[in-house]
Amino acid sequence: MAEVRQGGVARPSTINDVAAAAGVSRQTVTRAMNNMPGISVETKERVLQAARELRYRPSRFGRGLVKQEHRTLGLVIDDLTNPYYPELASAVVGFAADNGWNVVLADTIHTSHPAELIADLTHQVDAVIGYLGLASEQADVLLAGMPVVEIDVSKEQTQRGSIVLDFATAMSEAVDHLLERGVRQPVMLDVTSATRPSFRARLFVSAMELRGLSVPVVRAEGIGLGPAAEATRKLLVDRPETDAIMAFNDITAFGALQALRQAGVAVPDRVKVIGIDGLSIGTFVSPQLTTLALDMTQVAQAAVETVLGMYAGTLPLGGPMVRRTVSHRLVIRESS
Amino acid sequence: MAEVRQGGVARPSTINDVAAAAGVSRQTVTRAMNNMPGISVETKERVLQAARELRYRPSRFGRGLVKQEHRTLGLVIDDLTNPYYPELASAVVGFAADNGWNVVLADTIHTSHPAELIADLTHQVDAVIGYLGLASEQADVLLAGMPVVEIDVSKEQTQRGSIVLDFATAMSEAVDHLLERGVRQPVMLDVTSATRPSFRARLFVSAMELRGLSVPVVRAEGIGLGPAAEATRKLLVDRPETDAIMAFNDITAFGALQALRQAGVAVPDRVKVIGIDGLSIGTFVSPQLTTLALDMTQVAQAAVETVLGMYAGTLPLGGPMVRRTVSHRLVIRESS
DNA sequence: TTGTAAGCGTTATCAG
DNA sequence: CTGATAACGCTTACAA
Repeated sequence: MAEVRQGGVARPSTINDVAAAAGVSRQTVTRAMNNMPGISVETKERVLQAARELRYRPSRFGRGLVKQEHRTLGLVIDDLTNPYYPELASAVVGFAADNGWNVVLADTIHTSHPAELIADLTHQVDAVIGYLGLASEQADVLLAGMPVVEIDVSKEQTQRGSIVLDFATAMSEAVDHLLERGVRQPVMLDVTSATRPSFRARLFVSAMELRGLSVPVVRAEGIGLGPAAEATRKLLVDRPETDAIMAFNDITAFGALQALRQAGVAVPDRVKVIGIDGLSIGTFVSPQLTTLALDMTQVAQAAVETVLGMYAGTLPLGGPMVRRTVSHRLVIRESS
Repeated sequence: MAEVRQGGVARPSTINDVAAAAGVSRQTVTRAMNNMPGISVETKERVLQAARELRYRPSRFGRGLVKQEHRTLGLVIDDLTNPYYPELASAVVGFAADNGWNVVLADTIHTSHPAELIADLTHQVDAVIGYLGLASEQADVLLAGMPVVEIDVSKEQTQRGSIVLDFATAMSEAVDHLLERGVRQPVMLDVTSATRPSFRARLFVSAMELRGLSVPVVRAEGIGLGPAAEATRKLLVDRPETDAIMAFNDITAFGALQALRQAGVAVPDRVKVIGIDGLSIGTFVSPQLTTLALDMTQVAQAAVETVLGMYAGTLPLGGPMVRRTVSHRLVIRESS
């Protein structure tokens, strides 16, 4: 008998079923299951035997109700398949574990209704960290009252905690770096599907303009490596004089690198390439990628600290106290 | 007032606190919190106001006890930072979500006591999938009675479910492929720290021997890209006649590719390189990596299906019924 | 060594 | 529209 049947419907067996089957009290079952003292060897064996036969597993809800210790954190990301997120997730899981928290991972790529996913998640966890993105606004109600830290918010965020990503300084350094190396014809390789250049593109363009250089913005037809490579090939034809490419992110930069290599264009000698994100796989490619790196450890630590403080009540649920900024920094490797 | 204080110690507020504060019954609080009908607008507002002030959040344990629907899956991996695991995790999260399960992610890299981590996890989840590794044996007791599917088990596994990874066929294809392309002096670039070659190394060597070629096995001093590159540099000195490298995995292969490029050795013209795993970032490098690819989707699907079957009781907790095999396949790209 | 009673926080049912 | 009561599965405290 694998489980208790009642009216033809299977139902997971409970402590009562085991107690009845073994002919003991519930308390004795608890003692047997949890290796507690004050139970005879024979009774224990009999109980465990019954538990096995009934496929009994203590309900974590019953247990959690009486022992208040287990806390779990929800982590919302776009897509684990994008190398950017695992680096964040890894760090978050690490810091959470340090504090005795578990992490449940939800990605929005696998659902057509991100808001629903978030709604569901709020019922399973005690606090949330993540890239809420577009679902953010719809989720306001759901998230109300729960400790939430949102990462990479462009707009001002007062309803909840936030980690603001700032690459202005690093971008400025990158521009200086390129100029020092003699770059005269830089191009921004953007990726956004919107009609208007992305924030980081505008940042690069204006930093260059400040130094007297005007920067054309070319745009990959879609996200990912393939479109970036394609756009780069086109760029080599349209603007053969290009001597530097600032990419939307590291993935885009990998695409550029690939296209340049296939075209036989030397990097960094003839064209310099810089990415944004600081993915560790930037050291896997040749030449290794120069990049505006984000320290994921720092992001994760700030996010976890903040959200746990909010949970503990030492920090408010919103406002300036729960806003932290993490800055990118220029990591010069081989491609520039 | 942020939460209820009693004897100087903060305690999260409960439905009773809110009911008392709002001067209503618990049931009315439930109705307000869950947008249920049968409550006047004024009462509802008063209750929600009290809830906000008390920072009240319904306990998921209390709720889980009464609504039986929420199931969560534990996923145990080594290290999210290793690109192999996110691809698996992503697929697992996807299939789990399809079935209405949440996934809590635990990595063993962040703890010195993997067995403890697994023990803890068993109390939080309803079923487990993962690379249990060395902790596997110690965890036998803890995992007893719980649906568990272990991935990549070399030894026969009868106590629980398992996904066996088989690369014999693909390895054979890879060997044929190399020979067709004229390879005469292949080398196995192994990585294991043990004194004895890894299983995959022995597989490659014996497949080559079957075709009449003897294969030296060189070993990187440690795991990761750096040691692999270092070993490859040494290899180029010690055995300059080498015309193919079969790497322990894709990461190792990236290291080889990097060293070869720095040494000015043409790939695939002078040396061919093949990895194992089929990481999608294999398409990021130039030349793109030929590899013995594992279909993570297939692995994840088999694992999730099996473990959910075990949970539902339609599959046994161990034995041949819950053993599945997934085969690698040769993906020829540019490096061979 | 074992059992009884109470309570954890929530929701469903039914009565008012 | 609101409230009392019972129940979910488990553990702790105490009694036998």
